[in-house]
Amino acid sequence: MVTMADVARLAGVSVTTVSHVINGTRPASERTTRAVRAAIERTGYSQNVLARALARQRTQSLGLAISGLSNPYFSDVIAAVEATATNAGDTLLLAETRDDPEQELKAVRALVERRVDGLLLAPSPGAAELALPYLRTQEIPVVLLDRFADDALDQVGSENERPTQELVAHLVSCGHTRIGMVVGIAGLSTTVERVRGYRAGLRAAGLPDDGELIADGGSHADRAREAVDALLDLPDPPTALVSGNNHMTIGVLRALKARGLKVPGDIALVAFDDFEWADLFSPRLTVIAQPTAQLGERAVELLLSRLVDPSLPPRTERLQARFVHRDSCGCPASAVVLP
Amino acid sequence: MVTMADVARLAGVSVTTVSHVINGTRPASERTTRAVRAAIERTGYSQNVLARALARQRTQSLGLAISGLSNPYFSDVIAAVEATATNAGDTLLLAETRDDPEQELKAVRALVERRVDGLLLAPSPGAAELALPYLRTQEIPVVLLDRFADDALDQVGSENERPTQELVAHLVSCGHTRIGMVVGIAGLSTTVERVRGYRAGLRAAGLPDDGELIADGGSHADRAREAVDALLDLPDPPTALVSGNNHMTIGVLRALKARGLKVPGDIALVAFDDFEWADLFSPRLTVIAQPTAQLGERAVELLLSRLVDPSLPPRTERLQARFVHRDSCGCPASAVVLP
DNA sequence: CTGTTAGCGCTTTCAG
DNA sequence: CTGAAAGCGCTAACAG
Repeated sequence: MVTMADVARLAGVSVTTVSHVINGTRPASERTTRAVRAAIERTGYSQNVLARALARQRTQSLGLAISGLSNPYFSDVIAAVEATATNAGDTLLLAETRDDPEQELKAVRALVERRVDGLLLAPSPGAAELALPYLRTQEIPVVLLDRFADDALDQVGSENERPTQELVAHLVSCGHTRIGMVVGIAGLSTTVERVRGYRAGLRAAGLPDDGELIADGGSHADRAREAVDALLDLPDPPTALVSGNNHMTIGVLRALKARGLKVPGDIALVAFDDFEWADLFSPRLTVIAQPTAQLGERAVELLLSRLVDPSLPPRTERLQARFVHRDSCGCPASAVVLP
Repeated sequence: MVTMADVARLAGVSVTTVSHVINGTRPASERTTRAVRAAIERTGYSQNVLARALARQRTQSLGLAISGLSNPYFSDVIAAVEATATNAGDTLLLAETRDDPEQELKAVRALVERRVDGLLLAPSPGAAELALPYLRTQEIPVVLLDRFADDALDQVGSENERPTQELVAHLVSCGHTRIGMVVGIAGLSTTVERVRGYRAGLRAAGLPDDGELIADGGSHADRAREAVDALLDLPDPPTALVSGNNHMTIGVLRALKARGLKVPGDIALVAFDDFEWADLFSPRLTVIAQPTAQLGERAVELLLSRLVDPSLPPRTERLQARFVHRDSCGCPASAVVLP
């Protein structure tokens, strides 16, 4: 590998000068500048950002610890985070948490060890036990993403309770009284809030809210499938289902398909999370669409602002989710489209 | 930030010893080991891998430059790459190319500057002009992924020509004689090979192979949509369509929907790339499914083996793709399922 | 406008 | 079984 010293030698200047012309940190004569650039060109010199970071005490990089390279919802968030970070001149380092506390700790640790200037984290259910305590021992700016887990930190997520309640209200307005819900990983704030919205929806409609029709889908397609099976095996099964997120929606559909149940003909379905292609295939899903891009963007903004001023008070932000009315709820075509 | 020196002081040993017990690079007495561990615990010490990498001349990290945090096909590949790398004790650094030569150069450069030990690249159409020449000036092991672009490098991708021909043959066997194709980014090896397969399919069926029914979808949903519009506006439009990849399939469907055309009733459709949910919604797409996980895994394996032995001759590997027969081709239920 | 020099935090001979 | 010391490649006073 060619180093700055090589370039300096070839350009007939000091490494200091080379460093300064590369970084534009101090004026240099036209002549030297040209000589340095030429030397860089000729040698194919490529700056070692590790050495640079070591000397500078900052890496110009941000870390994102999240579950779900496989989750289209998070893919959108990640893309937005990446774009916003790049735009601010920072590199994004990605680490997979698999929504598992141990793995999450590893991911977060890897990022800290790489000395990212700041960290974005979509906390797993067990974050309060491992990752978060660890982060408290490291003086590094952190913002929580998607899920809320610590009021002492900056957090961004979308509205969960009200939209879920809206979903239920919609099913009720279509005449349903037995409404089941497949819920995500226990302990996640998103799960908790969506369940709360579901129950509020039932109560608002004067329906029993005894949790009988709640099944744990663990935020996972396969588990959601089993959850639906359990629900449908009930003596008095639900006639409508609310799916807690996109992964589980797939599982729910698999379960229904296996039983030969048509949506919405035999059973109604509404879900949290939209799909890019939701309009194109049938059943066309009625969903709550989260502001994914906005979420990623906002999270980075919060982080960057804290990097500038670490003394800022912790901020918690909620972003609006959107009700998208399609066919899977089984409403007559003329059904109300909620705001 | 607490450093090794802090830990050493607190443990009453030298930094050398601390380094060795952390890395297990040389035996230490039970007593010292314990003291060091305790000191680490108490200080919340977190190793600075940048400094470590600088001293060691290797980062224990692999870089992946690819387009498409938004592409589910690549998401799978990325997940597999990540898993395989992690498994081998390496961290994965991700960079987005957007399939744009300039951006790709930046991505690759960023990775090299971070001194990744090896690099995986899904080359953009213009890679031969920018990224690849740049990489040749840097002595770093590279393996190409998904697309082929340089025989002098290791490359892994899936079979494209034969499967596409198979897709066409299938449509022919369903009785179609006007078969159009929406093709991906010009210049990509995958595009070239799939077009070749399409043409071979036509010729094998004794159909005209004048390229009249080929439309450029640029590997992008919106452009694919326009491409389909152009095709359908032809005096003698196709009765069946082949979509060159998953993004474009979405665009194709949008175009058909806008015209009120049903698949497969009004027009048949087959595509390259499977979708996780393809079985659950209608139309159920007949597709070629690529071995995504295998592809990512194999690419990392090639890279790791080259890291161990840089003198290995360049290898090019093709992975088998799978024909998945569903409904969108419009065959009678009893249709042949190709092997 | 440019160069000397002392680190940044870690690894690794070499010596004990 | 342990430590001193010389770098790894870069930045940033400080001095000129």
